[in-house]
Amino acid sequence: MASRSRVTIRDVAELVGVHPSTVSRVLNPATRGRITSEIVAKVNEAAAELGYRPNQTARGLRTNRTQTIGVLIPDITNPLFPPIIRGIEDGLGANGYTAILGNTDNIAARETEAVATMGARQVDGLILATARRDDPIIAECIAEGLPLVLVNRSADTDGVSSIVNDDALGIALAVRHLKSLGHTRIAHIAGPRSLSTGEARRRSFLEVMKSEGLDADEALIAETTAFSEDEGLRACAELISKNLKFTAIVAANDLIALGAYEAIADAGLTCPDDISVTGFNDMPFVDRLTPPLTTVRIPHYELGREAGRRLVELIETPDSPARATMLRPELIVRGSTSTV
Amino acid sequence: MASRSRVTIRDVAELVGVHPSTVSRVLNPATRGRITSEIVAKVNEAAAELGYRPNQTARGLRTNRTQTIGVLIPDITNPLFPPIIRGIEDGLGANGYTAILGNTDNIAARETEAVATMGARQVDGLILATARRDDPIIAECIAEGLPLVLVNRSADTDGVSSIVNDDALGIALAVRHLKSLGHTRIAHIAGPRSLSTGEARRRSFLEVMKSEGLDADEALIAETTAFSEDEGLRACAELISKNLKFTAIVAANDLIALGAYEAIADAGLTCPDDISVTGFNDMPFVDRLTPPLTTVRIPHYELGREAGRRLVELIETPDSPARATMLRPELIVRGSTSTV
DNA sequence: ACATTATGTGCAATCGTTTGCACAACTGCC
DNA sequence: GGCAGTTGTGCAAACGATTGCACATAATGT
Repeated sequence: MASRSRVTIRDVAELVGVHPSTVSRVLNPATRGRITSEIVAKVNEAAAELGYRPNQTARGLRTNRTQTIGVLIPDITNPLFPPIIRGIEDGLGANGYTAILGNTDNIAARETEAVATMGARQVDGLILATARRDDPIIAECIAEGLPLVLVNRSADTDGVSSIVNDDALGIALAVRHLKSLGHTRIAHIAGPRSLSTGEARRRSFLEVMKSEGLDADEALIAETTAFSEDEGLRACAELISKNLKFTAIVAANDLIALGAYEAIADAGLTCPDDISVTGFNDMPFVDRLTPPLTTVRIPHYELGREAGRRLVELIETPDSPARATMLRPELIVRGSTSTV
Repeated sequence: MASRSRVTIRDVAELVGVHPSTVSRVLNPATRGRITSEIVAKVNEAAAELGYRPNQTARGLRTNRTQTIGVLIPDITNPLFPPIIRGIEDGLGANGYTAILGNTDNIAARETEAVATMGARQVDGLILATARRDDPIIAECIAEGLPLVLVNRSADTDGVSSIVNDDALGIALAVRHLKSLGHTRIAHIAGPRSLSTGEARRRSFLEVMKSEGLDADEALIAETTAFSEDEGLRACAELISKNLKFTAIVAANDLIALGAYEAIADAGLTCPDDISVTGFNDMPFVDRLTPPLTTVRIPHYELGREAGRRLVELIETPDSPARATMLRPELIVRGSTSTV
């Protein structure tokens, strides 16, 4: 029906007067060397003249490689993910791969469903930004031999490549910053322990507090069930109500920090005068809050780009070993932290 | 190599003892009715048992329909777009289509390149969130008979389906709100006139001012070259420097409004006491600014979802007529506007 | 009861590429 | 000048699904 993609390799072959396979070889950089340069020139010319565009679908059927990869994210609407996705696409695009997205909303059923449709589309690999610490998808991919890269969150399984932020360093930067401002009793509002980021930041917090010689008191850690503003509000209110005499809060991410802002205001206190707060992520616009949020900036775009590149590497050299890579975050000091 | 997708329609056929074409017919809802229900049951059972998943690539080659559509956006990192994309995916997904994304950064060359790779991937249709008012891509798609839907921005060309916000209504809501607060001299910081949104909001502003009996003074309109904070700052500073005695600003979008906040502060004035400001878009977190931004909320998710549905409709019933749809925005009143 | 139509399934071609194999033609060597 | 080895190209079979056509068999009508 549509007139698009009308011109095939056969048309080019006929125009030049060679066999379709010859055209195919010319068009494939790997086999081009085997063809007389005169013919190569003619074929290229004819292809350009006819406006030939290889049909990826046909190629995919024959080669069993679609040059397409699947990306699973919880929700593109979460401002954390767009830069990661952009990075992934840029990391892939340079190599001729494209991504198809699946939003899972952190629902296991939607996740398996997304993996299924991606399987039907014959993706060459998968990038998961959704991994729970023990995620059945991971084992499944390994079993099927499907190249896999985890980004943003890692998993407990080893033997799988991942690109994550150095959360221990991030927490250390935040704690040391607060220490340098004179804080000694510092609370932590932790993320869900079922996610690698929640668990890692929590663990790092205790370690750093200890190594910096501060009160590493478990009572100063509040737990949440989600990285959300609501949970941050709830957990922070709880912390305040316990009257534990802390002067600063290290929040496991920015949304939780936002919740903390509210809880602090609700308690009639002010940030940073009564309580300093640090976030994690450096989401868009947290510099415009009052007070502007001091936070740990994660190199999201770079995480994504590395993940894209790593996956291509994994696809093209299948025996390359799994590596866990950490990228260094950076502390962005703004107005939500001050001397005690 | 990979063990995935090993099981083909042929395997299912052998297990049941029928011809592959029969299996194909069973699996296709449209032809299922032609097969004895007993065989249908057996085939379904065998398919489930073997874990059969149709190979989209092969199907696509034969049918020339990939169930894939291309989505062109300027930049996924712009918080405007994620909800649109999410809407598109939800609108498509219900019909078995998936989207591949292309970021164009508003660069024409990247745009044509993205269209080319999507062409190679045999997309069944295209959704453009990038359209300039006269965009060569549009004519190209029409010429190729490629189903096309414009979302968010429309174009001057007619005969093409589009789903956009009712900008005239949005501007009217903002102006009437300001009027009701007693403002009579209202300025407008317009967006680029090369984009349908910039032009439409500008035009609407003048019309509404006139119809509301307010000063429709062209001098009160400042022009920008981009929907950005920097441009908003620049244009607003210019406006203030001209000493035109206005008491409110209708900004063409939230980023421009943010720039206006800065310019107002730079001039030693305060918002809303000296100048009220309204935005457009209701981006995430503008409710957390000081002052929280009064703005026009565009139903981005719904725009996307409609666009997805419309495109599916266009693909599946090719002679369906082009329609331009407008969705109604809503005024969100917050702290950046007050009585004069 | 026989001709006719409807119904269900098999056959085989096809979509556009890629690629192992075969085989000419050419090269170089002694 | 014959033989082995290159080199460049053609041939044809895939990849996995869909679908027009043919053809049995069953159902229907008179």
